[in-house]
Amino acid sequence: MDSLAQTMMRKTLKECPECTSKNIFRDVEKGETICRDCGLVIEDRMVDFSQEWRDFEEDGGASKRRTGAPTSQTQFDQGLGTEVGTTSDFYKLSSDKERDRFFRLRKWNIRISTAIERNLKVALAELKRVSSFLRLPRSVEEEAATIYRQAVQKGLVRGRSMESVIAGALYAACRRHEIPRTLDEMGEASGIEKKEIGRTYRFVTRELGINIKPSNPADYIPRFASALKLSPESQSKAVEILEMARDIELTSGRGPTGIAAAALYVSSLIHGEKRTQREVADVAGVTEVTIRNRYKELIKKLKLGKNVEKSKRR
DNA sequence: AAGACGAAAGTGGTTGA
DNA sequence: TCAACAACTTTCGTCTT
Repeated sequence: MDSLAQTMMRKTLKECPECTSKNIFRDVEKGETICRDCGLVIEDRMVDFSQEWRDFEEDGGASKRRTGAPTSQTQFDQGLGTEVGTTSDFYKLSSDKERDRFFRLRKWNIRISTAIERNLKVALAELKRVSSFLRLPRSVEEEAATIYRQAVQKGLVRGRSMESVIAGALYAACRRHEIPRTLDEMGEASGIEKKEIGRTYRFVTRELGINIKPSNPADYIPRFASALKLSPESQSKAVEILEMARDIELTSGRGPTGIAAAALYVSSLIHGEKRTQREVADVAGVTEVTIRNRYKELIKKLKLGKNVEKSKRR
């Protein structure tokens, strides 16, 4: 089967390949497709199927027909670039005035487009590379491109590598869309150290006045749970735990991934499908120690002790 | 032998004088 | 600008299953 056919298959997927359940949930914003019965994340990147083109044929005819590609932030000139023509056009011009004007425009056009836009061209290619590596939805890619554009205009790239600003912009865009990737994942995809990404991320968002809500630990749950092959029951239990934890302010100030990991660890114990601290720590990108600390707090403050004991005895 | 637990020391970032 | 601080990590020894 060629890859096009495979894509078509995926596009029309109606049942879960794992448990053949038809209970499939698509979250278009997050770009995730999840089986509600076994919790499997079937596709964490999907194509936006929404109709872009309208057909005006019936209500008015060809005069309203649109043409051309959709504009996009990920196109270095948004697909709307101008060309002032070449010297061969020059000979078509009649008066001296027109010739002067022609040269002036052409000179400026070249001057402006070369420096900034050449940079953007390279940068956006890199952005697309990283974003497709992380299988991020289109909407995030667009937002990241916008952020990068603004960063360039404000001269924030100076003194920093282009790649790190890209990574920072993508990280910020992910957070804005509430589909956070960890700094570790971003680092792996971009080849930039996670410290550096964090630094540029903070810098860029501060300078551009982009404000971002602290990320919600629950946003990490589906991905982590899927990586651990946990049942949907455990998954929803983990979310439940997170909600209770948030209500008593256990979550503020802590790293969201650590909390998410601890909640998953606890719920895996409760449902008798235990994962080791090591396993959970690895997928969440935190250490066992952090899980232990969060875990202790959860047990103590939420009085979950009994539940865990019970399932242990079984 | 593997996993869980906890102490101690180190890292990078934030905050407030 | 510096020191105190909180969160998290690394490392390592001990206990438990």
